[in-house]
Amino acid sequence: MKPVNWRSVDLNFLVAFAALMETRSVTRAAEKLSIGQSAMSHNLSRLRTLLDDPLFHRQGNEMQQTARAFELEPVITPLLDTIATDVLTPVSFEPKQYSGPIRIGLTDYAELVFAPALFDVFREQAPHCQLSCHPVDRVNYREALKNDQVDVVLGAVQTEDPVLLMENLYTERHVCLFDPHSTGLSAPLSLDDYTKTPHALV
DNA sequence: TAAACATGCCTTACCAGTGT
DNA sequence: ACACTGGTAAGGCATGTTTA
Repeated sequence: MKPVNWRSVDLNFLVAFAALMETRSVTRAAEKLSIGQSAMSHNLSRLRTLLDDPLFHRQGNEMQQTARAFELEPVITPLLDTIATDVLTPVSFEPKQYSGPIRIGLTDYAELVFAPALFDVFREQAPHCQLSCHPVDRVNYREALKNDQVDVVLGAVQTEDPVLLMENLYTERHVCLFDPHSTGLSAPLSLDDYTKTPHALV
């Protein structure tokens, strides 16, 4: 097949061709596309060069299609329809139709809190998706996202990375449990006492 | 002769390349 | 990053050509 010089190909030529086929008039086709008669005539001239065929012959006040134009019409018309409907119309995401993978990175705590509910929600709203959960922690979650190992991360993590988008899901209240005898502390616990005392974050 | 198409020339917009 | 420049293409104006 001969290589195509796409620089010389313009989608508007096909639109002009369709308008000419419909109106069989340069002037009316120009009106239909809201351009001047000369502009449409130029378009027809470029089409003729591109397709190496006169495409239309003037016969009185009407432009008669050539055999080549009749050949091209059933190709070009559905092509324009396809472009209008399948290419230029924005597609909306339908979770129920989606059958691809969804990879969620979860910290230990997030897995404990969210995993069962996530499973139920995905099974109901995106029953065909391939849901997988991946263990991450506060250290490696950035790498997991940037290396495309997960699509989203759930957990008590913070990021200043402008590439990563973050949304706060909820605020949780933490409590401090301590043994007054072994620590020698008493309630209420001051911040100073808390920070001075060895402790574990669970 | 009027209507419609074709064409030369011009303006404008866009893009790529180049220099600062 | 920005400005400048040259090439290219689209579209309009004016006018020539064609046809009934």
